[in-house]
Order: sequence, then C-alpha cells, then structure tokens
Amino acid sequence: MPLFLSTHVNKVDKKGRVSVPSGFRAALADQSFQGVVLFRSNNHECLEGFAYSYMEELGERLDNFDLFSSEQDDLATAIFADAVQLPLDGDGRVILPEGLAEFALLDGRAAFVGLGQKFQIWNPDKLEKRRNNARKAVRSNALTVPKGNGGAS
Amino acid sequence: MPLFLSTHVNKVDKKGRVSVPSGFRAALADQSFQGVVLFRSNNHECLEGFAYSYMEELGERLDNFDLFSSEQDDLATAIFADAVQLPLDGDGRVILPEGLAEFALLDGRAAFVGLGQKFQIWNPDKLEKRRNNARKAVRSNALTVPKGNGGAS
DNA sequence: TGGATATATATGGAATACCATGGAAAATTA
DNA sequence: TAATTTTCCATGGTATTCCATATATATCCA
Repeated sequence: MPLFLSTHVNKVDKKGRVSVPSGFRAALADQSFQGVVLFRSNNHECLEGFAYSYMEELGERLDNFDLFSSEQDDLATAIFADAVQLPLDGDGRVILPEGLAEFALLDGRAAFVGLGQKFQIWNPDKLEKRRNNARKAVRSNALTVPKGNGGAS
Repeated sequence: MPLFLSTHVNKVDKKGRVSVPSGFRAALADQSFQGVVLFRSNNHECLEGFAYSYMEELGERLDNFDLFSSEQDDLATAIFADAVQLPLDGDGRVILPEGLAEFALLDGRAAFVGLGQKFQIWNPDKLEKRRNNARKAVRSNALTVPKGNGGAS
C-alpha cells in the first residue's frame, strides 16, 4: 500500500500550477484516474487531498451513517459537493482552483503534507504552528496508535 | 520480522550519506521498499528508524480513528508529516536530510542503535549518557519484559 | 598456528538521471 | 479573433547511480 509521507514545499506559479511531489505521485501511480481529489478541510485552513480510489472508500464509510441523518447529509455535503478532481499534467503538476488556493491562504508556495492515506496542502508559514500543536497534543493527551482495532468506538 | 540489533557507528560524509550497518540491511532484505523510514524522536534528541512495512501497519491502525477527528489528524501529522522515506543506494547508504541531521546533532558520525522492531540514530557522544540513564532506570525500577501480549490494553 | 588470500563492508568522488520550474507553442472555448 | 486553457519543451538544480579505493573480517592452506 502506497503512503503519503513527509512534507514537500513547492512553488505555485502565476497560473496556479504546482508540482505534486514525486513521492506522492508514486502513491497515485496505479490508479484509474491520474490525479488527485481536493477539498477544503473542516478543521484547518488547509486543503485535504486524496487518491480517487480512497474517495470511493469514503463513500462506503458514510454509508454507516443513517441514510437520512443530518450527520450523513452534512458530511456528504462538506466532502463530496465541494471536492474537485484535478488531473495531473504531463509534468506531474495540477492547477489549483482559485477558490481553494484562497481558502488555504496559498500565495506563492504550497506545502504538501503527507498523512498516510491522505495529505494536506498548507501555507508553509501556517504549517509550522500546526505542527507544533499536533506534537503537543500527541504528548499531552498521551495519544498513541492503537493496536488492532483499538480506536473503534 | 526484521530485528535490529547492536550498535554501529558510521561516518556521515559532507553530502549527508551514511552506510546503514549491514546487519540492519539484512533485517530489511525482504521488504517491498528497499530503504528505511526516519523521523524525529518525541522523547530524545535522536532519530527513530523503521522498515517501511511498519509504517504501512501504522497507517492501517490510524485508519481505525474517525477520518476527520482531531486525534487522527494530530497523530498523522506528528508521525507521517515528519517522516522521510529514504531509499538505500547501491552501496547500502542513505542520505540524511539536513533538518533531521541537525535535530539529532549529527556532525560527522552517526550511531545506529538496534532496538528490536525499530532503531535509533544518535550522536555517539550523547548516546553514552543516554545509555547510562537507561541502565539506571532499569535497575531502580526493576523493569522487566512483559510476556506474550502483555502490551495490549 | 601463522600468514596469505579472498570476501565483505565502508567511504570518497565523479558521472548520470531525475525533478521542479518557467516559458512558449498549440489547442480549445467564447 | 481574443482569451483562456492545455500541452510541450528547455533549463538549472538536486538527488541518485556508478565506480574506485580503503578498511576490516573471514577463509584457506601450509
């Protein structure tokens, strides 16, 4: 299973083009759709990115909510309605839609942050704070990665 | 299952290259990805190293958290965002990214410390102190190795 | 047992390939 | 035709590969 790992900062040119880090492209290699899916994060001022195949899995998970529950509706709206599907060009770049770039406060540089199954795109300056907060949270809440299905509620 | 054992001190050249001890390489032999994954330790001024397969396992475990929960987000950020995936070159070396070398205070030499499933990379001088402390802790707390699935919560 | 040879490992430097990036050309749309 | 989007190509920088040498470890034979 390919994972999104590490952090890479790339430039956004005036046409909104950004190189997807080559390591991330490798994680997308054997997909039917050559590209990424992006949408606004619910928790931070950043973008969330997935492989297309993972979106399908997301759909299945949402099925675990009651079909007409407001939670299901809210989540589906937040995720699917807002998502954009961006193809890679011949040189491994995508074009960030203006609205998304604005939302994530991306001026000229974009930090691709690998989070395993997904990744995020941050303004490099904002990211630094976020990182420190995450580390702090892990330490102070004594968060650990559960064995087996330990995290299931 | 790969086991990392013993301690080896190797040189870091000016390009940041270090030979991974051959014993460690043997532990990585039958892996899909020929290389190691490194990130900053949360507890010490050293680096932690894993086989790629271990990261895959971590990824699966993290999947057990709700996808957009802050716990999932914090853990993934703390673990995956900081991690780097380093391939072995033809001679069994990796190149240490500058940021990581700096964090672990590695100037020209790196001590690879086998810890079973994982290993650490230390500044050889700092390691000596750490070792004494660890031995002391084991003695005074009468620490022992749990048997079977002792680690399960 | 000692010495010599062979094997494996570690290390340094040079050649090569890859990737990110900027700009221009071609194609598409209005 | 003008404006936009998409594809293509050129370049500089960086990372990866290749080769050559030194050091240590193991093997073999006398």
